[in-house]
Amino acid sequence: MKLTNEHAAEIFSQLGHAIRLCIIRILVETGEQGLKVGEIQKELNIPGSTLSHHLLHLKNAGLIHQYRVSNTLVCSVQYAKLDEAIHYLQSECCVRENTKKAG
Amino acid sequence: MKLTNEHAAEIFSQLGHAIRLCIIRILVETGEQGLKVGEIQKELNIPGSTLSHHLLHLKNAGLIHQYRVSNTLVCSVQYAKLDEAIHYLQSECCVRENTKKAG
DNA sequence: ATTAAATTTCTATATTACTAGAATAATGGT
DNA sequence: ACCATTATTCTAGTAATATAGAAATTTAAT
Repeated sequence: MKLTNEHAAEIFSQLGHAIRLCIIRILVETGEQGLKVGEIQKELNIPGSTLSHHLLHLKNAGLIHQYRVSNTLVCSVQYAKLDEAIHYLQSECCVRENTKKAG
Repeated sequence: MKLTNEHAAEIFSQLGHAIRLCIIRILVETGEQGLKVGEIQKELNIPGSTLSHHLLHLKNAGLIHQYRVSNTLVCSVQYAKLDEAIHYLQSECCVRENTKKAG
């Protein structure tokens, strides 16, 4: 459950790209029902192959989930992984901030 | 105060590297008084030029601050920027998570 | 079987990032 | 002035990532 340094770096590096961050935001707005790849593409207006590449990255990092509905592929955000990223920053990187507030 | 998409991506991309994430963690452990570049180098055991390069990245992203004490350069983490990153993830990327909990 | 739609994979190119040795700059002591 | 220490900048080689057109794959409909 707790992220290793390497794993956290991998997640942040995937979030560290404007297009991928956009994808995450769009999927968060959409919610749990998810969004088809084609609809993400319409919003972003980028070539399919480029989008596909970024989606693969996000999937490999565990940040999104994909399932097929006949012809189309539906993507949804994996909140658990985002939470892990948030908790990593809060616990590993902001210890001093907490003690500062406490003391 | 609120991060743009591009700015957030830039911060995450800087956090998205194992060495830089280590530097941040070391500086967080150290606290506000900061740590000399040479001491960071001892902990990481990497060439100075490599470290210097990563520190420059972190500084440009606003994640660390540096000040000179005679011969040495002291680095400290910029908690405000880390907070911005956390808040970005919480507010921009976990809206649905919040409403899920609420409803 | 043919066609259409959705998406990926292949392929190539371009761009950016990482690494680290060598040279340089800045500071302080003798 | 000279030397030692600290850290950066220069330089270059290597590796990783991004982009996107073209071809291929998957699924369904006729």
